[in-house]
Amino acid sequence: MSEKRPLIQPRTLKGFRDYLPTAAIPREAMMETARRVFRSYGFAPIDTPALEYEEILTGKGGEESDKQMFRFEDSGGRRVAMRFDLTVPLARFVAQHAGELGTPFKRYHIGPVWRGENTQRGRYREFTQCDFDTVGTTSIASDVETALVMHDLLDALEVGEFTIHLNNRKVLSGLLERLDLSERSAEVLRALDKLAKIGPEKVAAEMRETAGASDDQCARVLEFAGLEGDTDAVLRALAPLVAGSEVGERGVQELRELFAGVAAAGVSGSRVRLDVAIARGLDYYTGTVYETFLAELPEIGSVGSGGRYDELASLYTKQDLPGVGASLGLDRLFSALEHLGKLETRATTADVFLPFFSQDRRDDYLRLAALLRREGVSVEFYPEPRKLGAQLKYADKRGHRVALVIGDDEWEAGTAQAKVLATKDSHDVALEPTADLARRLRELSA
RNA sequence: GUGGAUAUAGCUCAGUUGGUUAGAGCGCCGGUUUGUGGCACCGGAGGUCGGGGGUUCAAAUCCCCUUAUCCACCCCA
Repeated sequence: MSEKRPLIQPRTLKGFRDYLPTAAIPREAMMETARRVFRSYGFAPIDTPALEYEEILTGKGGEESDKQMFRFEDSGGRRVAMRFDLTVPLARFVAQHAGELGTPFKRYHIGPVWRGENTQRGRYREFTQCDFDTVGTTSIASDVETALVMHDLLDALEVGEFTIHLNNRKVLSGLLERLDLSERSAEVLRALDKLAKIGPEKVAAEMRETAGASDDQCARVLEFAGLEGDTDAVLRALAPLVAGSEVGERGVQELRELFAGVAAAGVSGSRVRLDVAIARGLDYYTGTVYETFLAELPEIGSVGSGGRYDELASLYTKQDLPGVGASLGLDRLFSALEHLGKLETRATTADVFLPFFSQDRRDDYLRLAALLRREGVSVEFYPEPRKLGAQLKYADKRGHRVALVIGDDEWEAGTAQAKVLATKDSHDVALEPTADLARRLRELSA
């Protein structure tokens, strides 16, 4: 025991974090909210392994994601990789289980993903995504629902004002087709994605450099990207720019239907915006694309995004499995809310605190706590008979709502003092019947 | 991955041109009649100055390496 050995320095890997109760409690609450919203649309939960065969994951999201993927050989000599997102594993999943699932298939999946990139606020190497997707239909109704879910989610999470930016890859394709830039679409879109951040001149410069675009082509792309204002007006302005391109015209039509559907479902026009400049980095999107920004902290980046990918599962199956979905970046959103002071931090999960006061009554306390839990009240019983003041201080620090103070006198009388910690108000309550006591405690905890 | 900044008690920070046992505030623990918390007073614990190496009689202070965090680029949730 007294032998001295060198201590190992406790530390965590770059981009990986511990969650203390004050962070883990609100984080779990966010996940519960997300589950509730997903389920309200009929999405069902699934889970998949963190580790996949390397060939399943690589080459799906473009060069950049391959570079950032954690890859290695397992002890059985298999080339493996940790999932980079939840969408590619979904594609594998539906290709593998299509027969048992049936379509359309709606699933949600909450879990960690790993990306070996450099860290910053809201950018980690291990972070949790809340994904929801609809597979097996090309109906625009599912594109609409995807926007609605994202909307309901952020609304339920009480993040303040936000805007869901919508666009359609087909419109971009149509434009590039008209401009003879289809061959370099990836480069053009990557440059275009930065418009809001670096401005038109630099975007043009990058397009000239990486995509070999001419001045005229740059001007046309920027004119297109500069379209702003009322959704209907932008859609009208868009039409002539893609006229003659079959994909482009279809893209504009899809956008029309998308906005009509979202409006029909009652979403405020201020929360959705047609933003023709968003292109999304991931290579697999083929239709609608989504990006969500917080009004109070846009610089942290998109807190939720996604899109339609009609070809993704085709890498694993000959079956036609188009899909559309999006992902809420839980940790980035969490980081934003923390930064904005919008997180409620409590270090306890129990509403009611039961001080251990009368030393000889331990079993009575234990029995009462058990009865209350059976009535659905969360109760923490302090394990040591310390001074009442110290116990109340503990309860106050942790954030319990109500302290149920019972000393010798109360045990004799069959009553207790229910003390609301926040206001210091005491209420006399009867210990029996337990159901009534539980109801009273619930009222006081609210 | 590239460039820059930072790294001292649980937290926020001080530590003068390298020099005796490294400080403060807050927090934490205990006490001020073992029946009532956020105030006050008293006392206490807690740091090999991110880690490793080097220069020096002497380093938290200078040099090198390393790890992490933040910022920009890149990319994205």
